[in-house]
Amino acid sequence: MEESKKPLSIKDIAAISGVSIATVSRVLNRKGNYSPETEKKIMAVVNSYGYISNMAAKSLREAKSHTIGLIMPNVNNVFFSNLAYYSETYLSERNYSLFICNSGNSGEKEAAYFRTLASRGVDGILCISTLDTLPAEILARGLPIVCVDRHPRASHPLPWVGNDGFLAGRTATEHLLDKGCKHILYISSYLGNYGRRDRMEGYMQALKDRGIFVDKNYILERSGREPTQIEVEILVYRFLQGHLPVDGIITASEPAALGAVYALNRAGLSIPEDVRIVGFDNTLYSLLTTPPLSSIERYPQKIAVKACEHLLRLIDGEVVEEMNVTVPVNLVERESSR
Amino acid sequence: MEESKKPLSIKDIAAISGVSIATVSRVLNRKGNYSPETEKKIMAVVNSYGYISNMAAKSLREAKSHTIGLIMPNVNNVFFSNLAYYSETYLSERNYSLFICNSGNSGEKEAAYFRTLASRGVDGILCISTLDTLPAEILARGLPIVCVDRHPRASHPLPWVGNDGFLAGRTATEHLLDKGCKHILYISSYLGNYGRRDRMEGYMQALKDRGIFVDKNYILERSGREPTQIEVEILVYRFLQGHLPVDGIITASEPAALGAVYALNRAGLSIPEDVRIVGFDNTLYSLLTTPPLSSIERYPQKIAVKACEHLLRLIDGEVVEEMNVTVPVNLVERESSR
DNA sequence: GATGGTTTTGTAAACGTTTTCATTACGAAG
DNA sequence: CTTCGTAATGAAAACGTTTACAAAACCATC
Repeated sequence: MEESKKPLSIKDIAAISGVSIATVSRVLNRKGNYSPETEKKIMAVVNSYGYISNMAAKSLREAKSHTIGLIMPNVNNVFFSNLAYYSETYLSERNYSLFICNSGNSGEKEAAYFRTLASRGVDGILCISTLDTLPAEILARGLPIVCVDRHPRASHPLPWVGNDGFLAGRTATEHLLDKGCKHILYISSYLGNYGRRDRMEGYMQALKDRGIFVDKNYILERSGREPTQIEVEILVYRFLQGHLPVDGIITASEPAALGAVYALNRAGLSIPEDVRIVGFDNTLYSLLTTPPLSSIERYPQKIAVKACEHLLRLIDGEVVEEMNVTVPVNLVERESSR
Repeated sequence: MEESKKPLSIKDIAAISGVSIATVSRVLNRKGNYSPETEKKIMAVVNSYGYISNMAAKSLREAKSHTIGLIMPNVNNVFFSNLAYYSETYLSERNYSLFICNSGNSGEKEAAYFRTLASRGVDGILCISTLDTLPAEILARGLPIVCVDRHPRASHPLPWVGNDGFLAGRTATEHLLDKGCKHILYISSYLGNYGRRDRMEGYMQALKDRGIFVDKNYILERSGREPTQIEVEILVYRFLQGHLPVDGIITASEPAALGAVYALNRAGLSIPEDVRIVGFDNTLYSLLTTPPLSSIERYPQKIAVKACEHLLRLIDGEVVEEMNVTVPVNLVERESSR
């Protein structure tokens, strides 16, 4: 078996190079106040012995971990994994590591992760929260937090970066209305405890603006118990069997849109002739279906970068003027709604 | 602005409950040797003040961080994000956190992440490596490492969990041969420095077994500079313009398969009549194309679980008998190769 | 009411850093 | 040869834990 040697400490380096630990620390952190010769001597030892610093000790002493926590529902979702990827890219360029936590849309898991992150002493948290309100003991710590995409309530309002859900919902709806749709089915994403319904309100407003009655039967809510795609397929198929007229569908994500496409295919309805569809997220998936899907592009990279920028500023103690940053959305029109 | 209060330490808890820090520590860690009353008293204080332990101090003292590092190319790739997701799920149930690092297939980034992980004192590393050989100073630490999917060389052989690439390549090829294909194009994934070519060898072996000459012109290698899908589309389209006969294509991942599908569509060739396709990974994407794609299922969940099991055993100091675990693959036959 | 065992508690060292403060070394200026 | 200022170095405390060891408290037995 491997003999797991004890790693060298700064003390060992000091002993080997015949110098005090203070000096070694100064050299390693480029703090100045040492002669070029000592620097050379110490760095030679450091390199030849492959010294690697101990972050735990560093964090303990400095009360700073150079780590950001990201709480999100699921890396498997393309929109979220994009957020994670672009956040990590941005942060690692600025010498921060990203600690990714999958809450799986479970409030308990999320709360547990908040504690874990606090325990690890992260310098700040990005959260795509499932929770209605964040845990009090976390907020009490005064830890910088930036909410992304979803916006939970808190005693002190938290900064937020995301899309204008209301506008996005309205845009999608108006697009279908412009194409002549009269009976538009709205399929909501699973929201858990999380109560905001911006997109849905955008949908309803668009209908009202054109004097169309908002029929609650046309709003389908996911339970979140099944994988998105499957659940939506079932929901839509059942709806179609009810024989209410439909000529347009709005779905909350790519997997949801796919579920809808399948259900329509099964029911022998053609897209866009019988039913037009608009989805969200505009990922690679959108291009794959037959016909390709119209989709609301949400620019995850922009969201990630804005959120990270904001968080790092908070961490640096800057007073950030704007609490909320809204990243615009853009309707990408394809065959499914022509 | 938020007043960022200093979090309570075990010392504060001790002072408030009128007891020594040793006792508090014992209670918090359920080490026994304390009266039920003290426990109750201390836990009351802990809960009402919302005490959260300081992992940095704990790690420093215990030389154990309860964290596993995962080095992978990219969370955005569905196969990899599945590995990450299932690993996290498995590990968090066993009280380990997972630190996810995206190397982006860059050897330098990967080496840097190895140092970061060592510095953070992770208890073990799962790696889907881009590197040909792992950094010596990391190996010298005797840190438990399990390789996943890809298998870099090392002075001491490292345990590995993944699919039998050779078998997978051969299976895909034989399937196409069985369907009557004579001219099979093989599109390799981007391998970077990383030299192993198991799948390709499986492809070549299958051809040889049937007495078919292996024409190197039929092996296309990605440069890795463009996004997979786009690069493969270009590669295949160019190949088609060369007017060499093709009636089968094997691609290394879903995005690659999609690129191939697009190129064939553009060239006016139909699937499976003119060209049959088999891809890898069998993700949601496979079902979306027209026609749906045959694909080699690789069971990422099984791989993740096996790798984590193995790693945790190593961490617990167990001597693990089998170095390598091979997770079988399975050809899922769909329209694209009928 | 001493003796001894067990249970419960406390003291202090250690983990690997950074940083304050004091000290030494080194020239230059008087 | 002092004196002084600056540059380079070192000693030691602190960060929040865990744990070995010592001490105290309790209880039963003689």
